[in-house]
Amino acid sequence: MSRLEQKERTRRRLIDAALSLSGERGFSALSLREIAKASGITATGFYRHFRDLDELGLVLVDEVALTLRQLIREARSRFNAHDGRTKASIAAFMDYAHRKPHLFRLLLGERLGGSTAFRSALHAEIDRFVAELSEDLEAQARELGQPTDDIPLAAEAIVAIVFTVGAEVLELPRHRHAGLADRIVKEVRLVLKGAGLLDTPRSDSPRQPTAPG
Amino acid sequence: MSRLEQKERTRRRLIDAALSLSGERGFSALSLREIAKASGITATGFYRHFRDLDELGLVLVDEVALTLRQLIREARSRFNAHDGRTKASIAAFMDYAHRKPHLFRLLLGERLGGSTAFRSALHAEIDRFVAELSEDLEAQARELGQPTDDIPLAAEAIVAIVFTVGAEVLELPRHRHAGLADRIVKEVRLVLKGAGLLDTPRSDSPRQPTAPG
DNA sequence: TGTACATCAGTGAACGCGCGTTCACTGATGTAC
DNA sequence: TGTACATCAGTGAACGCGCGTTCACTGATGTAC
Repeated sequence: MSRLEQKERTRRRLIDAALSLSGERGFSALSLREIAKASGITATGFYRHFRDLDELGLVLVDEVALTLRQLIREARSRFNAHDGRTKASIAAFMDYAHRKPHLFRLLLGERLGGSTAFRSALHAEIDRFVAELSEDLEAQARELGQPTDDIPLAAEAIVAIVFTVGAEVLELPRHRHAGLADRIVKEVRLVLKGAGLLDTPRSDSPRQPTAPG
Repeated sequence: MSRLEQKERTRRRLIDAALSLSGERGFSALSLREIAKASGITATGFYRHFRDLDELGLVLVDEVALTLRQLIREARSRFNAHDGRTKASIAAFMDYAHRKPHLFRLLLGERLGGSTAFRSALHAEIDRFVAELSEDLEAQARELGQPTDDIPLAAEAIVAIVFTVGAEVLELPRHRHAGLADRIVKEVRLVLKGAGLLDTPRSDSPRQPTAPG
């Protein structure tokens, strides 16, 4: 293995160790030595990869941002599937939360708990998420002749619900994930219905109030 | 001042210092010495009041719980006022968040970030909050002949919205609080409307879709 | 009211520990010829 | 291909510091007579 490959491996181990450890007490409670040890190198070796813990923190935020964007893209690509768009999007979210639990724990946990820099970086990502959801809902609404007035509010409310209630997926055993997803879907539909974005003559897919879509 | 009064004063200072300091980096990142110093006593004096930091933490959770219950009671007592019930309840929430910012920062920040014990204690309080909101909505719905099927879901969604979006009050300058409250009220009404709990023939107070109530 | 003793909130020194950071180093990988 | 030198990821000792916790203590408040 080349020296560059080896270095990249170690860097990856540092990032993963920080993510994993931050799940229990939050990133701000971690120590450099602790992360280095968990990665199998000495504390001094850490400095070959990052200037300090803050720099590692920024990399973690970038990873969260990247994952969120992948999530949005995937949710969008499922819009035209035969399944309902809401159900498909929530399923995409749950998949990601389940596949990358450490990243989601960081996102959800440090949203208010971490340092100011951390917090504002995560907030910016969530705002971006809300904006993209707004765009999608608006495009869909125009197409279907639905009212668009409440869409920004609806998007904000939906993201609040999905992130807050969805956070429970991290603490629940696997066999209860489906039930949780179902609850989130129903709650999101309450918002969509309240904003007049559901149950219009033309619909993107066959759907009853709660069951199939 | 009696010895008991003096001791109580110091205890109070320790609690308030912990609350205040936990706002920046979260409670789990605080040190005993730091809290003692901010309270004007030596580190060893801390032990006259609490066995360790965890015991202080439990007291903080109790304070959060107490404040939440006061908040619920106040929101309930405003239900019959001439103002709309939603607007009144959100106003109560914003008042409390503004009056006890440190407690709300703790509640919102440690919901996912803190230790397991901390987290589950806060979760229990929020669940209680959801349950009481459900009861209130159900009583109201029965009285007005509204459907009650979606009430548990609506209550969970509403609390998610109020706590998530409401958390912004802690970062916003005072003159923007009213605008934020307005946004939350509108978002909550989307949920209520979606659940059929708004705009029925008989209403508890005069109200149009968004403006006055 | 005055005196003698008890209580106990808060003190300050001391401990061993993990922390972040520095430094000179080692030895495997990479490169030039 | 073989040799001689350069690079640099990771090491290990050392530093000063703040940590949680212990201990014997002090001196103001409280109590008994």
